[in-house]
Amino acid sequence: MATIIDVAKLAGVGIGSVSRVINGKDSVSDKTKLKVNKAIKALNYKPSQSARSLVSKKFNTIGIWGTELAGTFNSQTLRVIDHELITHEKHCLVTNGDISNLENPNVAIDSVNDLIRKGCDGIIFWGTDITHFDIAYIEKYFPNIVLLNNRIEKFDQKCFYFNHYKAGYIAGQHLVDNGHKSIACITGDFQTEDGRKRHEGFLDSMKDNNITVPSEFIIEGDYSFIKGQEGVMTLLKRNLDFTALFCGNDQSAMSAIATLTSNGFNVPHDISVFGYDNNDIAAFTTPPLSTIRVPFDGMALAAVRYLLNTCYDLQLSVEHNFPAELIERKSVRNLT
Amino acid sequence: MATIIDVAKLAGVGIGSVSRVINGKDSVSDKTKLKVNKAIKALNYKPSQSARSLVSKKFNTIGIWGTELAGTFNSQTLRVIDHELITHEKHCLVTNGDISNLENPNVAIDSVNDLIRKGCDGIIFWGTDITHFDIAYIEKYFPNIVLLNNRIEKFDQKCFYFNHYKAGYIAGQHLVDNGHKSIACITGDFQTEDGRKRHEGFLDSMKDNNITVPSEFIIEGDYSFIKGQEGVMTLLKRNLDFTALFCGNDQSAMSAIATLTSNGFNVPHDISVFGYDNNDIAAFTTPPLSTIRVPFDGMALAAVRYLLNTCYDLQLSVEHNFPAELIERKSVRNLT
DNA sequence: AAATTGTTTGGAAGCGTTTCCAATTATATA
DNA sequence: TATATAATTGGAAACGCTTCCAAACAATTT
Repeated sequence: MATIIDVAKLAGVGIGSVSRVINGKDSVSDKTKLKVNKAIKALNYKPSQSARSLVSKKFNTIGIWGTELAGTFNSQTLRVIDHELITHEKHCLVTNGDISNLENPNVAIDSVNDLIRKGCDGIIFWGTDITHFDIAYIEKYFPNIVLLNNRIEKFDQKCFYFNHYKAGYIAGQHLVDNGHKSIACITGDFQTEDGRKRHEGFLDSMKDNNITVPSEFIIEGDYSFIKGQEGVMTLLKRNLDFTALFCGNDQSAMSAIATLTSNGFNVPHDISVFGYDNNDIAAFTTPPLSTIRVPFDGMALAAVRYLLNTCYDLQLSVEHNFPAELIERKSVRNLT
Repeated sequence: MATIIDVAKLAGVGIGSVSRVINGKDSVSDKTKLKVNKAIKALNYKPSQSARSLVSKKFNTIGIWGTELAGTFNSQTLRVIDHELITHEKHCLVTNGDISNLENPNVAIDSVNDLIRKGCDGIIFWGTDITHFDIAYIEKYFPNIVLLNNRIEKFDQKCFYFNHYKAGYIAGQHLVDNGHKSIACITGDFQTEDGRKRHEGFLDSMKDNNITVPSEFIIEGDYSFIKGQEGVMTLLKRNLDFTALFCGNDQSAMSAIATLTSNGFNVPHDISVFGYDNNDIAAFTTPPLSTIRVPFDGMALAAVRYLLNTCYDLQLSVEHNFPAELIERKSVRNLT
């Protein structure tokens, strides 16, 4: 591997000059620029990132911390992030914040510290699996962070999130608009804020329409396929009379449809189902799922860009507003 | 940030000793070990990776190169890889080998070189989107590689793949065993080897059962939801008489079911559908999908471990054999 | 007690950069 | 032409580690 010294020798200049043309910052005469570039090409020279980082304290790397890596439907987000980073010649260091290790209550912070130590200029916290407390702690000594799909008021500028309350409200209203009055729920994960918010919004839309949702109509879910299935089974066993089912996400909606169907109910004729997320599967369930579109890609892009701006003094445009959108397909029957 | 010198001073020892206790290689007396560890804790000292890498030429990082990052259903694989790396205190540098840039025919190699330059000790090539030619070229100057879900005979040891031919054969045989004689296909992506292999295996199973599959029964797909839908529409328009549909993966099978259903066909009563992959969605389609289980997790784990062994002289056990498994659910009707 | 062997230790050298400063060269001005 | 000013240049110092070697110390043998 050629070093900067080899290049300097071959070009017949000092190492300072080589460094200058590489980084294109200080002034260099065209003559030396030419000589150096020629030598660089001849030797196929590439600067060592380690040496660079050692002195400049810049790593050209952004870390991604998130348990959502574990989810089945999130790789598109990762792709968006990675693509934007590559565009700006940065790299992408990933860690799945596996916080399930109960022996060590500091796993989250430890794994973030690992990321920092390894060398990244900023970190994207993806998802709500890290506590506000931990974030605040980390932010103190490592302020270049951004929260994706999470919100902490204190750091509002650094948060890129979606108004789940409003979206939940829209979902509920849509069901009411279609004449549904008896609605069951398989909620999102109440452990997560967005799971709670969308449910709250939904409930408030019911209230505003003078519809009560008895607690036995509500099953607490966790976004998984299996919970959608179990939830429907529980609902069915309870022998409740409902015409629509609002699910916390598309996965549980999908398995809810499958379970309803295999138990002899036609969706949407007997029971309507409404999802949440509008991920890839939603258009291809049987029947195609009506849902709320969450602009994950746009949020991810905005988050990286914000971080890029703060880490590398760039001026990329950053969106901060991500409106909810109703996607109507075939899983909701109009009763009116 | 505390450096090794600070630690040495506080502990009242030389920097050599500090380095020795950190790395635990050479002999150090228990007394100094104690003093040093105390100082490390007191200063919350963590060695700089850049400085370390600069001298040791080790990065404690594994790169992942793959367009499959783009897929919707692969984050579980990434999670498996990351988890194993963390277990061994390594990091995970990800790049989505976006090879669609036609202006630069070397994008693949360039992005791999970026990864190497950034500093990783080994690279996992995930998927078949890199050419054998490029791999061979890279392997010459960077031999610490592993191929996941891809096979190049020359580097068989470094490849962790699945026998798609055999699996395709099993799929076909299963359909025949259930009395199907007229079978249509929405294949996988013929651009990829595994797409071709599974189709070949399927075709051979037909041949061995003296069943001919006319070419108009075969739609070339690309693993996407949308192709599953389009494929079914094309098949339907052709007014063909088939009792079963073999799909190149679960996604296209899922959308095929949806499209069939919305066109008035009952699955499996009128038409049986068989998938491939057994990913998360398969159990929750309507009806639940019979499919081939591909042990992605096991393959990923084996691949990282092999790489870990070669990069860091470890002795982790590495599986090399990944058998196909038939998963029967409800999407295939028995005609006999 | 002296000599031999083995263990532990401190710190200089080196890894490949960037950054700085003093020195040199080019350009503009009087 | 001489002088002042600006642009360019070379290379030493520093970044924070690992590795090596010679020195110091401890344990064992004669």
